[in-house]
Amino acid sequence: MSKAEATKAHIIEQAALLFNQKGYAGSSIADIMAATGLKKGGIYNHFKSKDEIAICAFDYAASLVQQRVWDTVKREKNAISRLKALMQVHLDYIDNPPLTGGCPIMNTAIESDDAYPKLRDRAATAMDSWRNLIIRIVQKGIKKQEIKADVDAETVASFIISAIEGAIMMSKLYQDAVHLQRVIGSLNKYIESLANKS
Amino acid sequence: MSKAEATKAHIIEQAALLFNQKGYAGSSIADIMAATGLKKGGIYNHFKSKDEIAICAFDYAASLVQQRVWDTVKREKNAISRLKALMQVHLDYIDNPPLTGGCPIMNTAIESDDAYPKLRDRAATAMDSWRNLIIRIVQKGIKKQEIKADVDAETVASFIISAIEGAIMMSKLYQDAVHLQRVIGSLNKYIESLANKS
DNA sequence: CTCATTAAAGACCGATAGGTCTGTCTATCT
DNA sequence: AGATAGACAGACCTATCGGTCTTTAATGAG
Repeated sequence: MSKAEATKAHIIEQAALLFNQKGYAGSSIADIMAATGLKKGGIYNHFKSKDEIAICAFDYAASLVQQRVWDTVKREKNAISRLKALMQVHLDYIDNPPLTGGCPIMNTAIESDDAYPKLRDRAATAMDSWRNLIIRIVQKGIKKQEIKADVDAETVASFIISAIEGAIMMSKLYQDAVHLQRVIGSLNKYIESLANKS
Repeated sequence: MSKAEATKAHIIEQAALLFNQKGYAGSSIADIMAATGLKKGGIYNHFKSKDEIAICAFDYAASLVQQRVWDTVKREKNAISRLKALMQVHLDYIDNPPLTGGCPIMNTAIESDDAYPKLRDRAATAMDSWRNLIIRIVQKGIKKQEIKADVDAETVASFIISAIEGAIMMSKLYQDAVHLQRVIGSLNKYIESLANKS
């Protein structure tokens, strides 16, 4: 990696952290300068606008989260185990988050949905890949008769993601992991209820 | 209501809408001027800072939501019916939201949690009153033997709120009500599973 | 209707926003 | 090692930020 590539990566990492904590509108170029130790010229040498930084930073943040989810899930082979592993990943976020400031997909979705269409599209794409991961796990589980045949994969995906994201929001709001723990507990029971008992 | 009171209320209503769609950091005093038709002097005659406007606007937005929830829930007497009525209220949000831009409690929680402690405290208080509503419904339901004795009211509250808030986020992100509908459907089954079958 | 009160306008302020550009120094390639 | 492409600093730009203050217009009590 050349010096330039390293610098650009450094800017993206710091900007991702900043945006994830203070939001896109709430973070200024001056903030990014302070976080990276670079001056304006150094930053604008790699990006042509704040928007471009935001998009790169979001893509990086989303990839961090996805990578960790993927790595954990693929270790399990059974559909139920995979879904439960997905729960465990999110419990681990409390002590060892891939990025401080909560889930970047949710944070970006909330901030962008009415005001920044480009960012919203990125967030929707990231959300799609998460949804598709769950949908594929469930569909495969149905085929292999690990999961009941009448289970709707799309519904499972919407439900699990909604509950986890909402729980992260609550635990961050109260600065208390108990909400996330309760929700993960409830979701584990829900996941068990999907299993084929034959 | 005097002219001054009416003007202040008007500012709060418009600011609440603005903040709920573009966020606190994303909305400027100039935006509020445009939305209200007032000039700077007219606005700062009623508030001493943007922060004060934000807090008043949030309290107003939260009261709008709470009022509607309360009005619907109190019509039902049985605990299970009350929880299901709570689901119905949120389905109605799609066609007839009390405030455009999603749930103000979640929006404010996400934006404020790492950066604006005053707003975060307000959001936490509003969340408390929502949580307590559900907790009281469940506890009363247990006493009246409508709900199983081993159900944990706190867990039910965290789970229902998380799922609904997450679902609102997803439906806004995709601009598709189906995610909220699926989650409400799943939550209705969950609520039924809490019922005492005796 | 009068007059004190106060609501609102709008000019004004320093600070900061995002962004540009030129100069210089440094990393990289031959 | 030397030449050159480009990484970075930092001065500079205009627009806008949140906020103040003086002036003017409207309000509402007596």
